[in-house]
This record gives sequence, C-alpha cells and structure tokens, in this order.
Amino acid sequence: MQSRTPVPRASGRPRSAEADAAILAATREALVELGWSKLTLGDVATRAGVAKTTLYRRWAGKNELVVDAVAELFDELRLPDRGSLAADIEGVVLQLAAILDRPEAKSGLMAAIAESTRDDALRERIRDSIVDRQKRLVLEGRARAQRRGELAPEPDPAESARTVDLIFDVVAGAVVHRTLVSGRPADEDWVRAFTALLLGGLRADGEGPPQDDGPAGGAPLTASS
Amino acid sequence: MQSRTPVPRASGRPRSAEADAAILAATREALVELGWSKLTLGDVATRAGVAKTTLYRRWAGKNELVVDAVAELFDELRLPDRGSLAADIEGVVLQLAAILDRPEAKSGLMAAIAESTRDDALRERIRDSIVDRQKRLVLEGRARAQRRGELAPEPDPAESARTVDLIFDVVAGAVVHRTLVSGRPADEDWVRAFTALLLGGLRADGEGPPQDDGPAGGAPLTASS
DNA sequence: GCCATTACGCTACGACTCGTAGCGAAACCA
DNA sequence: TGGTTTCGCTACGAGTCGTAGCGTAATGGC
Repeated sequence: MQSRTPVPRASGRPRSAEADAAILAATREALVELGWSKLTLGDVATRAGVAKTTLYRRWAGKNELVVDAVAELFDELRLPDRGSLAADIEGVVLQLAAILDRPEAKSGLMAAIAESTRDDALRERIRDSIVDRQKRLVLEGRARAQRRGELAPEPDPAESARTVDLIFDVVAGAVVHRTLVSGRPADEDWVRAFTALLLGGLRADGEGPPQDDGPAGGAPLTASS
Repeated sequence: MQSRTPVPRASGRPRSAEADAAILAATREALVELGWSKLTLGDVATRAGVAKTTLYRRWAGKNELVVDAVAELFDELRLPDRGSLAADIEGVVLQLAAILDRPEAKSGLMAAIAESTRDDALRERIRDSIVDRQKRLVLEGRARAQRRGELAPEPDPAESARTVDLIFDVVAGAVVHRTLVSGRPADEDWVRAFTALLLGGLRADGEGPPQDDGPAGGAPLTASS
C-alpha cells in the first residue's frame, strides 16, 4: 500500500515494518497537532524515532506520506446490514462523516487532493488507496437493495458503473462539503435529510419518502438503528 | 472584499487599486504555473510588479491572498432562466464545473479549504467571499421552481434554510468531488445524470437520454459482491 | 564463518523561502 | 508647506528542504 518496493529485494537488511507503522502514526499525530502546512518531515522523523533520511528513502515526499497515513483511516468503513436501503445509507454516511471529522483526515486529505491537481501520480495514488477502495460499499449497498426489491436491477454493466461513480461523487462530495467547506457537522439530522433527498429527490421534498419503509423526514425521530 | 481596511483612512497616500488587481491577477497566474505549494509571495510580487513588502502590508499571508484571488472567479456565476428547474440546475452546474475545471481554482481553492480546517478566520473568509455568496443561486432557483409549480412552497423559513444548505452541499460537493477527486470532467452527460438524480432520487431510476458510453473504467461489476 | 547487499542513524551542507525591519521617496490632504 | 500614509528597495535571522557521505546493523548466499 504505502511506499513502493521498486524491486523485490533478494538479499540485504530488510526494511523495518515497525518503522513504517511508527512513521505513519507519527504523521497522523503531526497532522493533528500542526496541520498540513506546518508539518515537516524532520518533525515526523523525530516523532517516529527514525532518521530523516529513512523517511526520504521510503517516500518521495510529504504528499505521498500523508496520503498513506490518511488512507489507513478509511479502512474502518463497513456496511452493516440494517434492513433497508435508507438505513444502510445513513449508517455508512455517518461512519464516513466521523472519519472526515477527525482533524488528521480533514487537513491531510484536502491538502493532498489539492496537490493532486498538479501531480497525476499522486491523484492515482489517492484514488487507488482511498477512493476506489470504498466503492465496494456502494456496490454492495446497491446489490442488497436490489435483492430487497428497493431498487430496480441494472442489467447494463456500463450504465451501472456510471451510476456507481455518480452516487459515490454525490455521497462523498456532499459529506466532504458539509464537513469541510460549510464547517458544520454531518450529524444524524443532516444525514437523515440527505438520505431522504438522495432516495426521493427534490420533488419528494424531504417530508417522507415515497415508500414507507424507512426513517426519513423532518419529524423528530428517535429509533433508527 | 479582499484585504482588510483596518480603518477608514483620512489622509495620506491612497493605496493603489491597480496594485490590488495586479497582485490578484499575478496570484492566479502563479497558481496556474506553479500550483499552491510552489507559489511564493516573492514570486507573486515580482509578477505583479510590486515590492514583496507591499504584499505583506495588504494580506496576512498566502492563504488570504489566494482566497481573494480565487473568489473573483466565482463572481461570474449566473442563473439564467431556462424554463424548467432541471434546465436551470443543469445550466448553473455546468458553469460551476467550468470554473472548478480551471487550474487556478482547483489548486487554490482546495488548498485554502485544507488550511481552513485549522484556521477559523480563514474558513469564515472562504464562506463569506465564496460559498455563501452563491447560495443566492439556490434561493432563486427554488423560488422560480415554486412559482412554476415544480416544487411545493416551503412556509417554514428555518426548514427552508436547512434545505438550501443541504442542496448547496450536495450540488457543490458533487461537482467538486467529480472534478477534483475523481478527476473526471463534469460534462453534459454527467450533469444530466446528476440533475436527474437530484430531482428524482435513486428510486426514480434516473433514466435520461440514451447515450453511448465513453467513460473509462468499465469495472467488471455485475450486481454481485 | 565470511562476504555481498541493503537498510539504518547521524551529521553536515547549500539552496531556498519566510516574514520583518529600516530607509528614503512618492502621493495625497489640510 | 507640513503631516500622513504608502511604496520600493535592501538586508537580515530563522527555518525548512532534500541530499551526500560515512560508519554501523541486519539479512541471505557461499
């Protein structure tokens, strides 16, 4: 996942795996305390208890290091079966919001994305290690909903791929924008309203989805899990 | 809009308005050529034909300067009346996508947002000069659609404000994510599909116009997991 | 055991950027 | 004309960058 392994090494002293873990943990710690702009590789090396040169031997620079450090945060995402499409969406969106609410994710991820606009290799790294890895959630959620009869099956694989990409952009984009740009928490109320919008659309106007299967609606709600 | 004006100056040499414009233009130029990370204030000053100290007298630092330089790009956004809510949305989303596709917006805006996660004043500056300023588009679009009978009127102002915020997060977030994270163009096909999803929701099975697929990808997904 | 190979810790280095201070000159107002 | 503020310029210490060089540590092959 992280640093590259230019060639399968045959002999010689192996790289310390503990060093890798320590460096990535130190990077997240530095992101929390200092943020992206004030994070220096020398500081990370000191925190991790390794030499600065060791860092440069494994990562090309700050960008790649931070991407790898942040990517590990997203591996926690799961899609528990909550019984309905709406509940499934709400559950995973809340998880995503919790991750994006962490300071190390906020500062690190956005800055890395900003840098990736001028660095194709970095953008690919982000996509491979963070973004595309989570599309499995959309795929599984759709498959479940189709089995339940909540969504119509999609026979055309190309069209289906486009839809998955679209849903992913909408969901991830909305949560990111809410959390980072608007600067307000993606809490349960917001997630509920968002899910209602995603399922029913603007014309359904937040008040109650066309089907009576799920939680959604402006009313004060309680049990949803 | 941009630099502060600490106190209404009474006498003395006035600040050069041309310098302000030249500095902001030079900042955008530097963003295009160098990107955020390699942009230095000394370089911007040279491009603008002013002294570096002049720059520091007007802006607190790189963050504030870039926010002001990028903010001007968003003033072009308009909401022409295209006759229907769907057409209005598609039109304004395409405009937004065109702005976000510019390199100076990509690199500058994302980096500024990343920095704003650790700087409340900066986040407020971004909201005031960029984000909130565009909410007028959502407000006007909704009002139009309600006059046309496409959307139900919303009597409760608090609920209405929440809805506007939600829509804004969804629209802006989706376009940003598509453009910057997924790294693919928010072209007409995508905008059409997105608008259909926004209006009708997932359950409406957003089947729009028939289109030949061109997008890369074509993941081997077949509703399975 | 010995050697080739690779990773590691440490130090030092030139190059660069940062943000500020200080100066004299320029532009405006009363 | 005097008072006030801005501007251009130079110079500066502080900090970071990324790399080179060296001796040492850990592994596999013979």
